Order: sequence, then C-alpha cells, then structure tokens
Amino acid sequence: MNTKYMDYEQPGVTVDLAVFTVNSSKLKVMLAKRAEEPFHDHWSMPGGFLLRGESLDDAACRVLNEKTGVKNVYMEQLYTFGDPGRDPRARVITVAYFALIPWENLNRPESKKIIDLTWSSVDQLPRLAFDHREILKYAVRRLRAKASYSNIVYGLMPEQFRLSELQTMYEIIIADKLDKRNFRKRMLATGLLQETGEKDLTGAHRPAMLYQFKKMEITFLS
Amino acid sequence: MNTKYMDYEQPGVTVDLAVFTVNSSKLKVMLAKRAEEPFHDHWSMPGGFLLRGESLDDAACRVLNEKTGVKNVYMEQLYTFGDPGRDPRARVITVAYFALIPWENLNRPESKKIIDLTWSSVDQLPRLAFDHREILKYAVRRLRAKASYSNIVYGLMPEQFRLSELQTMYEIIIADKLDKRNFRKRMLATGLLQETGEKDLTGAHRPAMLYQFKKMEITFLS
DNA sequence: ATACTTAGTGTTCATTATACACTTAGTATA
DNA sequence: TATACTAAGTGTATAATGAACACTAAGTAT
Repeated sequence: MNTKYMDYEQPGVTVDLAVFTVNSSKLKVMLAKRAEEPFHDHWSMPGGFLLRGESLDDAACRVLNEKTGVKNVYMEQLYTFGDPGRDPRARVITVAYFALIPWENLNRPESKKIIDLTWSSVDQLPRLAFDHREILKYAVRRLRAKASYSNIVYGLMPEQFRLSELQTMYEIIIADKLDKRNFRKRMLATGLLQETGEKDLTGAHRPAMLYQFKKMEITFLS
Repeated sequence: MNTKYMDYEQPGVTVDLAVFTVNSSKLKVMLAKRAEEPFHDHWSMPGGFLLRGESLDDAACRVLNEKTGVKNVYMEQLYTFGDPGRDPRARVITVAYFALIPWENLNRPESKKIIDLTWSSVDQLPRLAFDHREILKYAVRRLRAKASYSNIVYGLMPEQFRLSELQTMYEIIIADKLDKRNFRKRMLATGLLQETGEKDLTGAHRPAMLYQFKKMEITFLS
C-alpha cells in the first residue's frame, strides 16, 4: 500500500447480505447471531470483511455460500453505507447486497445447519446490530419495488410451480391481493413461462399444470 | 483501528462523481485531468478519497463543491466498484455518485475556473483512467432509465423555463423525439409545474409562458 | 401591412388495465 | 358409485391510458 494514502482514512470494508426467502406465507430475511463485540449476541445481517484480491461480488457470493451452502441464486448490489460512527470500534464501509433464495433450496444436505442463523419475518425484526435495521428496511423497499415492475420474484420460486403458487408469491411480497384471471393472463403474456407437461396431483381438487421459467433472467416487464 | 482487522484488506475508499449537464443540445459529463500517476494526464471522473469522519454523501458533496462551486444539486449514490486491479497501485473501492447540474448554474462567479476540468459529450468520451469509462456508461444508462419514469430531469433545468425547453431536455436525454401536445398534457397533469406569470419575449414569435417546479423533489411518475 | 416563427390547444383511435362468475377435474366420503 | 368438496382454469365488457395528428395565436422583423 502506497504511503501517500495514509493521510486519508482507510476504513474496513465489509459486504453484508439481505437474504430473502418466503416461508409460511411470510417474507423472511436471514439473520446471524453475533459472536463478538460490539453487539455481542445481537442479531445482524450475515456479512464479512472483504478479502485480499476478492471482488465485491465474489465476497458476497462467498459469504452467502459460507452461511447457506447455496450457489447460483439471484443477487445484486443494493447500496453502500458508510456513515462515520455506524460501527463504534472503527470506520467501516459496508457494501450491502440482496439475495433471493427459494425456501426449497435451503435445509438441503449441502446446507450445513448453522445454529446461529435464523429467519425473521421482515415486519417483525428483532433489535439489530449496527444500522442493520435501516439497511434491511431499504432492502425490503427495493424488493417490493422491483417485484412490481420486473420478474425478480422468479428468484424465490422452486424449479416447478403452479401458477397459483406464483401468484401467492407476488401477493406475499407486495402485501396485496391480485385478480386471478388478470394475473394469469399477464404472466403467460410475458412468454417467460413454460408448461412442463406435468401435473400437480396433491389435494382433493382439480390438478394444476406445473410451469417453469424458460430462462432465469431478470427482465423489466411492461 | 483495531489490529484484528489487519488480516483483511483495508482498501482506500474514494468517492467519484458522474456529473451531468446539458449544453449545446448534448448530454455532457464532467471530466478532470489527472495530475499524478497512474494515468497521468488522462481524463477521469472527478473524485477524491474519503476523509476521516466524513460520510459518503458528504464526501460526494465536498468533491462536487471543490470542482464546481455549486451546492444543492440533485445527487444520488450510483454503485460501488471494487474489482481488485482496477487501480494498479493498490486496492481501491470507489463509491460512485451521479449528480445533475443545470448548465446555467455553472460558470458563475463562485465557480472558480478550473483549467483541468472539461465537459465531454457522453457519446464521445475520450480514453479514461481506471475503469471510469465503464462507470460512466453505467451512469448514463441509469440517468436515461430514470428520465423515463421519474421527474429527475428537473435537476437539469434552470429556475424558470419554457415547456418547449423542458421537452427538448427530455429529448436530449432519452435521445428520441416526443410529441408536443402529449408531452405538455402529461407534464401539466403531474401537478408539479407552476406558471410563473412571466413571459419569455425573446425571439420573433409568440412569447412563451415561463414555468417553475413547485418543489424540487424527485417522484416516480405513472 | 405582411411575413415569419414558435407557442398553444382537442379529438379520435388503439392499447392496456380492471372488474367480475361459472365450469372443470380431480379427491374424499357416505 | 353417487355426491360433496376444493382449487384450477377460462372470457368479456368497461374504463383508463397512450399515441397520432394540424391548425390558430401572439409576438418580432422588414
């Protein structure tokens, strides 16, 4: 490191994750229990310091993989938080990311159980470390906004699904009801869905066609 | 700084600005000539290192003020760039901002002339230092996108203006023509504009009503 | 007085969004 | 094996929005 830089602050740089999933009809976010001071035993966003030679995106993927064992999920950079005093020990800049994981992809064999992780409903967050409450609120706002004008919800769906499940997913995220017929029309009109040919025969009622996404790629809708 | 952090990389943190204006019917961005290695004499985005105790937003405002003398302009955080190797000397994380300044607010008495600043048309960028070309491309994309669904263009207008000037501003940014009557209908329907009562008597033709914004506040339009 | 230039204004048509209710195809059970 | 039950699946009419389009008005210049 060039000594010329020493006049300036060289903060620590962390990458923190807002990891969302939906389970039990609730939008939930992943929290990690802190094992160290400050905020010992408080819940916080999972995160970690940037490593030498590691890009920000790589760091975010690494942290996610360490905590959940999952890979290849939807992830994007959210915002960078750097107010002085947000970490009482030292100056820390946090690049926040947000990620979406289908509930079905968690609790899989490769997701080693980590005892100090939990999933909290986004409208009942516990007391959080640092400014993480603020960051998560911001992440939820972004997710809700993007759900209304993009197909980002795809990142939360399992491989195959009924259209009614997709609709429910939208309803949970935007916290509002949708009209069944209009919803189906709109979704099928995007051309992003594909019938799998298989039927879901669970339940004492007419079976549902199962669908999948042609490509997992986020696009902007009308 | 806690020595525990020393295992991790402590990068330099800079704040770099994509400062836009419109002049001579072109969307332009501010470039600064570098006085030091690396990339000596190359053009770059204006920016600087984060100072001790300074928030990211404050740093962005400070840099903008140092370069242009202007304050109170529209500014937002854009994205954070942190690939290793983007600065050949050392690890540097750059939090990029974008700002909008009406051309009329520049070259004012308080804007001391800085010889190593220039305005470049965004579609004819010179060779730039670091990854600044990539960052500016990203900023232009964001500006264009936001122009189409928000009233962000307001940040580029002078205090008072004709509706035809506002339309031209939109046309320059989105690089497309708009229908005069539909444009005026839509703009007036937002309720964000206010007649000043004054007329613009320049030119050999019917004078135009002058308008102003009720409040300089970015909102999302239909 | 006339020519010139930009300002200012409404209507029609096409597209998109919204509201709304019945039939279908399975399972469960009497 | 008939009947009840449940969620799946489907179409139309109306309202709202967006797009296309041409003439008159109010000044200045000659």
